[in-house]
Amino acid sequence: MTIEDVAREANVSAMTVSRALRSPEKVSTKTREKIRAVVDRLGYVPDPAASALAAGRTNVIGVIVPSVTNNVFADVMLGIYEQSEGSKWQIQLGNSRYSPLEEERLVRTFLSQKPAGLIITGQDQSKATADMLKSANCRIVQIMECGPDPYDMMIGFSHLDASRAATRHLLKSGYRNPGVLMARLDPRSQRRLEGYKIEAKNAGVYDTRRIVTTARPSSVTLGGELVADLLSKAPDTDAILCNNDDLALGAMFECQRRGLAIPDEIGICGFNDLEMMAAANPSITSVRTHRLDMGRASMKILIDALNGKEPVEPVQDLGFEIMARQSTGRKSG
Amino acid sequence: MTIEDVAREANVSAMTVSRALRSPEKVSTKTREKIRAVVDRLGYVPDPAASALAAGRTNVIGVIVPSVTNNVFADVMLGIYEQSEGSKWQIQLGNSRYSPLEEERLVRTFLSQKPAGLIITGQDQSKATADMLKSANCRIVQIMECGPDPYDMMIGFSHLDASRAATRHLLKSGYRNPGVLMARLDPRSQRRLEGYKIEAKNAGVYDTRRIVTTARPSSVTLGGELVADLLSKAPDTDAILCNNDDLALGAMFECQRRGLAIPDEIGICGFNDLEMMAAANPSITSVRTHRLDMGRASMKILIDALNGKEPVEPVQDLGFEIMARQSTGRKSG
DNA sequence: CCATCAAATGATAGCGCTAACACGATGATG
DNA sequence: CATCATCGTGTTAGCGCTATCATTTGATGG
Repeated sequence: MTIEDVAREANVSAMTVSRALRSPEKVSTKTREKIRAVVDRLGYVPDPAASALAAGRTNVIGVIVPSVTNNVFADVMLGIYEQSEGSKWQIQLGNSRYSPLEEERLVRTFLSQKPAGLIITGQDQSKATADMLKSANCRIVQIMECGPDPYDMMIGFSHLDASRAATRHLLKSGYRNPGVLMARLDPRSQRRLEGYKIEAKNAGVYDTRRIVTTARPSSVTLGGELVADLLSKAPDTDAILCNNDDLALGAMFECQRRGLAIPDEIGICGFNDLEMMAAANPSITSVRTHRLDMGRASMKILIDALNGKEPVEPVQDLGFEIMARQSTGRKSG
Repeated sequence: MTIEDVAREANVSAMTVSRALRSPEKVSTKTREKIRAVVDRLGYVPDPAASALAAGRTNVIGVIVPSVTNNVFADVMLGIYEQSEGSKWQIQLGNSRYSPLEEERLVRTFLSQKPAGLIITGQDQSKATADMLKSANCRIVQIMECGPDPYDMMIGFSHLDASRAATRHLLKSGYRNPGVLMARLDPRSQRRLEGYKIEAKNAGVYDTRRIVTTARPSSVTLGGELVADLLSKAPDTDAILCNNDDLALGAMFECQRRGLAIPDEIGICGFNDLEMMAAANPSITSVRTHRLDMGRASMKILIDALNGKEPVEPVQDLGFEIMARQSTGRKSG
């Protein structure tokens, strides 16, 4: 079942069939409809490999994320998929598993497929990856972060500012000795830790005993373990800034098991504002990040660029929002 | 940068370069090494489109799941990715968003790319999809379920048996009036509901007031809402079987807000045993499903089949496990 | 009625690779 | 030493499509 079969059946040349499918406006209405009918009847589907080889490009948009299990990226992916719906663009997902080397391999593989565009997470690629991306013959969107010197386009927010705001929120809520829990030391986590440190120093409450980090991937269970660690090192800690919501939930459970009253004895703040944070008991304060929007916006700006609509602003900061809830609602300052 | 460039540089024919890369054993060690060196030096990467067109097949394995945001499938995906690591097989992910029509479209698109294999979720495809799969020229693995008449291979477990076991666990733990919460009425949820009904009838406690369902996608918040609904309709309910862990967590929070003692006044059981269930306070009973293993096993059986190693048993039931925890640990029977 | 021009369609070539076969070199066998 | 299998490599053709240019068609106005 090739384009020739369709052409023969419709009494036109293969080229006309190709045009009828790729750029219908170049074919007369009558011919177009005749071809459409034959295509439907025969169930013809063009061979993408032949198309890619002949045209020298594809409709593939590669998406590279560091994790497929992490809820954060799941939401971003959802936004990307949503926005691509109904378009001709095909999404190809790559999972770099937080490894710059794996990311490099993925970029190489993806680029060999002559993609129309690439969506890639963050701005901390290896030198080799960066070189490939800079000289790549396709549009590129970096997501999840905002910063200078994008390869091409960039959609994200400032992790530093977000965690500074969260730390300030704890301090404003009357907590004097906030600690921080951090797992999976990826570049974005590091920036968030940095934000905490800046504000802790500003407030004169910086204390390394209250900084608990681990390279292990985060989980609810780990949140409990890290709280235990934090409280044994610094028992006077009265608030916990968690690097993400899983840790925050685990921290909450552990505090409850220890009989610590939330928010009066100890405050808890998460990061990302996953759906469960509002439903928890007590509800948990978190920094809302616009994950779905980042996904949608990155796909939108990319598709627009591919359609020749250059973005007015190639770097977009989608910001964040402190969702203050019961877990940091201390009665007295 | 084509295979010809490499061939010229290495003083061999293009065909020998192709062989050196695809099936190194057919080329002498000396030639192979010479070619490898040139390939590395020039950074040559074969054009997959040309390769696919010439060979009539690809190294692509298509994976179709109903959701990319659901933790359950995220874990399965992780297993699939893990198992494919270091192999020549490329994974292409498709998201059917629980829509049989979207699934059909995806299968059509994927098959047009002449994939080596396809991993597809469940056994409830549309007639058209089923026809395509049956006549497809590639290996197929169905995942997440076990049943008769696989297209080819199948890796999963019985949702019916799992929810029957969970219901029996509640009854054995001394709960007399178990209710059930169910969101997103996909085929697997339906089978789980069926399991509850069978055991409720067996025990003579079947009561439609205690069956609360909605087509909305599940969430922690929704778990709370459904509990509220259940308790208003049937206040004497003393245990809640939740269709998944998000609902269970939300149900727990809502019960806590209402001051209902868990597990003494009310028991809670989830489904899937996500990591957070063990870390919750109280820890929540759940049905552990072997999601990572399903992912790994499906990719393994597929790769083996592609390598000519036919599976001894094309249908594998990986089972499940009742993880009894505090939330159903009623003191008195 | 024909020249003019744009729109529609067709013919040709080739994208980069690999299947299939051809061929020569090597070594084993009787 | 002739014969034959085996191994390593090269030659040829073509996968199914689209870019490019050539040609035809049809509409328009003088």
